[in-house]
Amino acid sequence: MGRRRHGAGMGMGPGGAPRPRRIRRFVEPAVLLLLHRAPAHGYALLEGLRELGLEEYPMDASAIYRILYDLEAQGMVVSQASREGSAGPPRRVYSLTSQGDAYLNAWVEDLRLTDQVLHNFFEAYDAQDHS
Amino acid sequence: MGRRRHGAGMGMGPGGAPRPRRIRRFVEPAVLLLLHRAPAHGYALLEGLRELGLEEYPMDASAIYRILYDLEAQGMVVSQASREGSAGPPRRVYSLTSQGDAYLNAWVEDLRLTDQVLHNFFEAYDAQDHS
DNA sequence: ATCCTCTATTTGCAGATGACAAATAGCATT
DNA sequence: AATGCTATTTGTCATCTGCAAATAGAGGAT
Repeated sequence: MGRRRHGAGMGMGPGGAPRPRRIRRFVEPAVLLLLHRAPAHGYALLEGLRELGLEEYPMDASAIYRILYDLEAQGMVVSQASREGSAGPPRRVYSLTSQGDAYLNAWVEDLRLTDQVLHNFFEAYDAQDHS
Repeated sequence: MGRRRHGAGMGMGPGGAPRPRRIRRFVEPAVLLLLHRAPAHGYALLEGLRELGLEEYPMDASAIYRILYDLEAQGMVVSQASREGSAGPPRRVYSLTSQGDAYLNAWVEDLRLTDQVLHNFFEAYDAQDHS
């Protein structure tokens, strides 16, 4: 039987160089954390994420709005339309529910495990010779 | 215009509890690291990953074999069939190429950045009150 | 008034990824 | 020949991601 596969595989950088990458769904906990501080609308969160140290992270407005939408569907946040001092379409201001707060905590626990796994990896890597 | 979305969103745990998760494509660098140590076949890598501290990581044999296949297509590894002392179908033993070695290094650099982002996040989280 | 620009949000889509299930394959026992 | 173990391969589906573009409202310029 031949050896075939189903997708193209690994992401490619501009020059065709393979480009390794990142934590999954990381914007979600980041958004939760920002909302834990204070209610905010999507665009503000987009900026807040940069300040959180995610400048290097690939950031897409649509990702944030979709995450917000999903979080609301899950009851993690609630939103209300707002007409305050905005230029542009009506904003929607989101705030964290207590469920969302618990979810943030769960995320943090999970991320600490992830961090541990990462460090195991670094340790193993550093123990190797790279002459 | 209505507010709709394209997928269902966030992964769910068994009990329906939202389940946050992990680093993307992390098995790839782990496999590269193992191959940096010594050539191996898929099944052996599967076990090697556990020892690397990925027990908690969701691990699926198919993921590994597909990653191996992709890596080979990219020239990161080369393989040869082997008939040695195996019970079961013919094994394929993979070894790292110099390109693959460079790729591993790129992965590590990227993961260190990821680690940094993670720590920024923890810091911000811990600075918050969770009374 | 019309056009442009800036702020914001929403939508569409294609390719990538991950989780799970099951098929396949060969050897050794029973 | 049936069962069990080691190993590899394939299929499928539900998401997830990145990118592009459509939509929307307010203010300012021509």
